[in-house]
Amino acid sequence: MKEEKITEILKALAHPTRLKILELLKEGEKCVCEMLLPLKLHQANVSQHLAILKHFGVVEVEKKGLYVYYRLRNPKFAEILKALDEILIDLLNEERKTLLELRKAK
Amino acid sequence: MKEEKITEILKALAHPTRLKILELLKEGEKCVCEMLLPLKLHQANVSQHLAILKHFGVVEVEKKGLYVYYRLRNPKFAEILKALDEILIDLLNEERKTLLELRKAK
DNA sequence: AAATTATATATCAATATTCGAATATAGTAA
DNA sequence: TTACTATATTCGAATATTGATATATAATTT
Repeated sequence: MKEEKITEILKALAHPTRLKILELLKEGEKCVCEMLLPLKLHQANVSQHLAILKHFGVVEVEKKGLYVYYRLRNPKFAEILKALDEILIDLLNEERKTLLELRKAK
Repeated sequence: MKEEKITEILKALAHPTRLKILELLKEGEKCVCEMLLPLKLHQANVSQHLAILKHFGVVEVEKKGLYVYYRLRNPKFAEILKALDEILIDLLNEERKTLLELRKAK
């Protein structure tokens, strides 16, 4: 069923570390060692998250010598991240607006 | 942190039942009783899922007499669902292509 | 071949999510 | 008020996800 597949993809995205990884990959492909500093996490943990993203088709992998490069498998993932950012901004704006109206109505 | 908020939204989306609910709401607002038949689930369970979607800002609610109407809070959620559908289609096409190439290379 | 470097995997305890069952609430009708 | 209908909430057991630790693999350099 379509919903089950999409659920798997969404679960793959739904983790702070994995979102940060995808933000990094939006700029272009990166090897694991390049992600360690910005993520400030143990290498094993980063590899665990990358394995999940790979397993559910979010990223693809290319080995070059000792390094393993990851990149987004579909540019539409970047669009989804952008839409989510915008939704967050909209939510904050609505909250701000509601607060102002409450104050005016006092 | 931004990633934590987006993770919460993604977790709210990441469930087959909740995706089906959002597909229904893409057509327009619906009361709970209108969703029961297409979802084929117990009312209590549907309400649980709706509570999660509401809590994380995915849907909004309007009570009209005895009925409670739900609708998408932001049309960008519909865009995200559409992008996910397209990603699924792309994945299936790539798989098909890889299979064909494997067969040709035998 | 041994040492080094980059990356991956297995295990496990802590934590989170799930659904069903039972119960509660709230509006409407009799 | 009582009965009825639509919806929400609470609880608990089953299951899934998490991060840390330890270990494994694989390419490169010495």
